Amino acid sequence: MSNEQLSLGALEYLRDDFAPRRCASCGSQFWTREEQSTCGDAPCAPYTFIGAPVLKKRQLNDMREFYLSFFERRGHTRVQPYPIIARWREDVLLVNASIYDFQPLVTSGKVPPPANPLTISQPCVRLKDIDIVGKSGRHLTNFEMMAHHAFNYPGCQIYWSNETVAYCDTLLQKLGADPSAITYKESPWAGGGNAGLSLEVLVGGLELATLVFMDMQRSKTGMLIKGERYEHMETSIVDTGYGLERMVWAANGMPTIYDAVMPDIVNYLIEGTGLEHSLEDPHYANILAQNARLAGLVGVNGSNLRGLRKRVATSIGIAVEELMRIVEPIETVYTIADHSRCLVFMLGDGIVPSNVKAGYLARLVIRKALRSLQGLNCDIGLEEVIRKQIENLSAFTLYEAREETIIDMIRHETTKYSSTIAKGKRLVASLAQRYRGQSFPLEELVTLYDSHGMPPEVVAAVGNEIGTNVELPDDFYSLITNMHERVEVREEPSTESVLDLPATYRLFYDEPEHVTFQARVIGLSKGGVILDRTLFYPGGGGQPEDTGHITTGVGTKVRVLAARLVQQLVIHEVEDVTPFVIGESVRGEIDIDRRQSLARHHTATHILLASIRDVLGNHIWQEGAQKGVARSRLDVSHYKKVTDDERKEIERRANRVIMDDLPVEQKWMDRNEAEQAYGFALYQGGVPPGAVIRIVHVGADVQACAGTHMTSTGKVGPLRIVKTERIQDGVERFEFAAGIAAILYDQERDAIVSKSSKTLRVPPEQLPSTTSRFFEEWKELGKENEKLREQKAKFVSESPSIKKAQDALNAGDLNTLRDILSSLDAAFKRLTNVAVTVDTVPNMVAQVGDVMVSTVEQPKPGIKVYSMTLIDANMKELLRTSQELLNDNAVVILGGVRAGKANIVIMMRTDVVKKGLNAAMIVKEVCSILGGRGGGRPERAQGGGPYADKINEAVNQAKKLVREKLEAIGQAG
RNA sequence: GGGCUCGUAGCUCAGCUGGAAGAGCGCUGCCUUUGCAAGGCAGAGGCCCUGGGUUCAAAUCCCAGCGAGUCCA
Repeated sequence: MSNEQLSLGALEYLRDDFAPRRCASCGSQFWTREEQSTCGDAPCAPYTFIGAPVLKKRQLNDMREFYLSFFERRGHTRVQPYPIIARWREDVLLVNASIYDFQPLVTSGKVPPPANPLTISQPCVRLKDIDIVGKSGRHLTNFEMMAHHAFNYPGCQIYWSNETVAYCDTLLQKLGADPSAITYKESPWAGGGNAGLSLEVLVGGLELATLVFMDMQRSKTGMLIKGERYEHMETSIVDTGYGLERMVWAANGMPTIYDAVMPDIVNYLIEGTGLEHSLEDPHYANILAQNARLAGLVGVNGSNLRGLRKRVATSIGIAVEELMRIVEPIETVYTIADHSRCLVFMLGDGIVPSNVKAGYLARLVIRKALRSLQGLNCDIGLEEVIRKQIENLSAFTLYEAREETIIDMIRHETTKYSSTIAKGKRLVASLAQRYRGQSFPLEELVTLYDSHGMPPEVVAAVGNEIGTNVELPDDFYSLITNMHERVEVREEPSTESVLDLPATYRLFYDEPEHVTFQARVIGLSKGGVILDRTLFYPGGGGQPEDTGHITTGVGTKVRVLAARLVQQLVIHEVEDVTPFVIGESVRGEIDIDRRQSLARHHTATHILLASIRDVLGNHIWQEGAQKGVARSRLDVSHYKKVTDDERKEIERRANRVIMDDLPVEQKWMDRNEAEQAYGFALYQGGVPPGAVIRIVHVGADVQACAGTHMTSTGKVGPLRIVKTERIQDGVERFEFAAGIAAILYDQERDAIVSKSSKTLRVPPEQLPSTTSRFFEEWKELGKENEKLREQKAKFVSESPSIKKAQDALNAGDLNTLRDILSSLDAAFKRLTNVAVTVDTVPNMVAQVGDVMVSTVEQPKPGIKVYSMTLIDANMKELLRTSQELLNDNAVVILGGVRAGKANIVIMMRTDVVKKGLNAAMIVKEVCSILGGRGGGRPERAQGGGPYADKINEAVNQAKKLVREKLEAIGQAG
């Protein structure tokens, strides 16, 4: 690129007093009044202002006021700062610079700036360098960017580079800067799709401001700047950024920016930790001062930090460890001072800690702050530091008003974090047990961090306590980053060819209660009809589009399936486009029930949001909303789970607003006026483009909203919150129904209740007690059943009657068997409630109640094989019974029939298994008879299949296999 | 928006490549002791998150849902 071309404007001013020079160290071009060999920026030049302020002494509030009024006096309008959470942007989460306030709508020219030119002091959060905050002496996660902006459009030039540099020079001199110490360093700038030349403004080795002249936009061709191509654009924007904190620092000459900006907090923490005694030691003081001076040279990553430590240690003449021991506690103090201030801005502006998006960033900062505090070993809580910060940030009255919510969120997060760490420690402990004597695998370290939020440093500490050596690789975090790397799939925005037609006039705003309208067909597209005016709402703001029909001039009625807004045109998607003729007059009619229901839900959404804010607090922000005909939902930011009581209270309040039947006012307003009057709370549903926006008042709620509404709250009808759920940490979803939909919901509920109470034969009000009684009884019965089956197992295995019957059966003495069975224990018969039969005796089986008596054989001395089939026995019962029987027998084969399926269990004594028998093998084989499969261990196996009637066959087969196997062993032995 | 982890007794968690639900702490009762700390014995306490599926058989495998946690953008 050509810097010369870009810098022409700036040169005119600079040419008078200044001369262009080239840095002997980095080679960049810069301008100064007097000869200077380096560009004056880190790392080419050291700080010279520490201990020797280069600006007149001023504190934060003074400095801000001086700046803003300086520009006010020069024709700029003062604009209030924007919230730190960039809700008006899709592409970023936090405000990083003052220009973010005006991107993309103002910078692209779609919306006029709130004033032109303007001046602002915009709080910003940048977390990119968070790891070096506190250590570098100059990095902050949050700062105020003071700025003046001028937006130059074709035909409306405000000012450009000459004036900007002149302002800067004057301002700095008025602040007390030595003119010869001011350096302007040229540097190409690019960001957010735009680019231009920038001048970095340096005094005393410190960059105090950047003046950006943004006049290019990204393009396919054009000049290459920082790897992207840009071309000139019609608008050109003066984008300046003056670091308030840095200017205060330069004006005070303290060792670090933290000392300059937050002396009270730093002192408070130092006193709380007892560090002040060390600071009084001249040896300490010297080391700290040296460290601070050299710290200015540090870059922004960890490896530079280690290098710096070494360098500082060498130059002071002490060991690195010694340096760290002295420097680290104070650095931790700085870190806490910085993070706590950052949190006031984040939480105060409505960020709710969460596991996603900006909320996650807030949580990240909270956790880093908590960890730092812990490292300090003092009993100051984060809450107290935050309270102190709020007190200090008196210029921001909003935060004071929200103090209790901020503190509550901090408290909540503190509890959460300590339980995460506690849980993680237990995990580490059990892992350390597992890897005792071995090295702790890196893989586990990664999982602990990634899935359980355990910082590896904490893992190492816990591991070492237990006696497991945990090694941290130096590049742990970059390892994690690499793991998370993935291919971004970018969606190409679908471009619809837009017809060159005048904007559709939107009747639905003027006539929210009308159903039919007359219009003229002005255009046709594939499947779509375009009218000059329409009642069809094209969807938007979470409200679905209208449906209905259009009747053509000759009387053909065509169904409208949907309506869409493309640019300023409403396209009616119709079932058939052929009957339409351009120019003809048609009659449209919307489906009024659908529209009414949607509008009702839309108005209800506003009412509900206001009620939620009333009950839960001012931090509530709409995170999303979707209206429907039967149900709608509203997602809001909230850091706790909504309780039942809160939900009920919200519902009552909303219905009270409805019953008050307040008018719903809808009007178009100048965007900047509306913002002035109502603030950013307007943009709950997103930020609409355009200089004029639609403002909807529903009771106390005011929002920018493009949807259709009822004309008064009373028309919403009953509102029911159907359910609340937490869709993310920090985001609560309210599902609700309004009007007829609410009635239908109630009726559905009633139906569920009455059906249940009919089944249980109790009045609805007794349902809770009855169901819990039933549940208890059901549990009791389950336990009782279990106990009885256990007893039955014992009974079956020990019953003398069964034993006698078995003996008779084995002896083939059918008469005796019949006698035994017929005279069998009356008790047994009662228990089983089944007549005793001997009909199956020819098959060597007798059924006694639900026990089928089978045989006991002794194919080998000392090896008794018991087999039996039980009716209505589950697997557990079979296992239990055979376990009992195994006391007297070497092999037990039990069949069972239950629920139309057959089961088989085989158990063997270990000595039999040692002989080579395997229960699992036999089970596997015989289960094919049952049409199933089975398996298990050699001593105990089970299986089954669907052919219940083949159970005896399977048992007999098992018996046969056991016998054969035993015989085979006998021959071998 | 994406990735990962976890839902088992009141609590903290085991439960492997599917095959009879476990431990520690806590709770109840008894024993030991002058008492306490503690110990011994016995016991209660489980919709193994829910719903499907696979299987002879699911806490275990697969799918969906609900709930919790965590890392990244």
